[in-house]
Amino acid sequence: MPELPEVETVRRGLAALITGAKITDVDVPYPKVINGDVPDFVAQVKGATFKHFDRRGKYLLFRLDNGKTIVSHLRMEGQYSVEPAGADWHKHSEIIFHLADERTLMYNDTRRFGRMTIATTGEEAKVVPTLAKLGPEPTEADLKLDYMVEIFHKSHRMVKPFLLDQTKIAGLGNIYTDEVLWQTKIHPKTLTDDLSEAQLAELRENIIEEIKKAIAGHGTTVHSFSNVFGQVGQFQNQLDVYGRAGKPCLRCETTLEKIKVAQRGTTFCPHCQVEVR
DNA sequence: TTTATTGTTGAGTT
DNA sequence: AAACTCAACAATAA
Repeated sequence: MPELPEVETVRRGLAALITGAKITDVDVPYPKVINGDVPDFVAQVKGATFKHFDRRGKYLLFRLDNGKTIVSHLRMEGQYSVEPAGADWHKHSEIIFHLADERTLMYNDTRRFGRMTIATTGEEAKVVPTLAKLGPEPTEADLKLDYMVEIFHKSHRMVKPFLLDQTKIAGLGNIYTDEVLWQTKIHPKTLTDDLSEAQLAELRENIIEEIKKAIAGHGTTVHSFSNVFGQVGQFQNQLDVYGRAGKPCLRCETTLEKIKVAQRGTTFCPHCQVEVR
């Protein structure tokens, strides 16, 4: 599942491979992948060149040289690949960008959840309102401790769904949320206003570090993630809790449990992560 | 055959 | 207003 580190890995791959490439034509075998009018999307994109690649939270932003931006969200299993001339479409190719140098940029999504929207650069939030509501990026520079304390203490929700809320902090998903809660020894059902400033400071550090390390490891491949080169990530080898239910906690040997918290599968250590109330 | 899974949005309820 | 639950989306695997 692409979370922020996986999306960032894709962004870097696309930037390395197709910056400066011109789009000569577009095929859309699965029209639902486009939000809005498909012929309009094709018309706005055809003839343009990929200038650079940005990311905000889990959204990719393809900057074109004609003042337009393609906003792309991979959702569950969306993947990009850059193929040499003459390559066949994949079984689940939703959209194919033909490039002037005969290569193709394919977007493949076995679950067909991912969506793409064309926007005017700088006005993306007009067509993708969520972009304007995203919380800060989980970085040292953007995620201030004062902000953390403020939003956690004025809210009265369970910490797990709170961390998944993209309007609070952008980019965390189920995997990294379970990891940082385990690292910080916080039970996923703990209420946000029950966390001390010291716990929030530690949680913040762990979030920033975890995301940084996952990006350095080119993301986590659990089900199907791969970068534009078709390579899997490395970070799944560094996961401490996600996917390890029934196995011993790496700190205390207690068997890790999997429970539902706000309808989301959640793995945690019942000994290290003590429920408070 | 049913259920769980995953990110996000939206509807509806407390 | 805030927070909760549930459904929907689509495909796959157990």
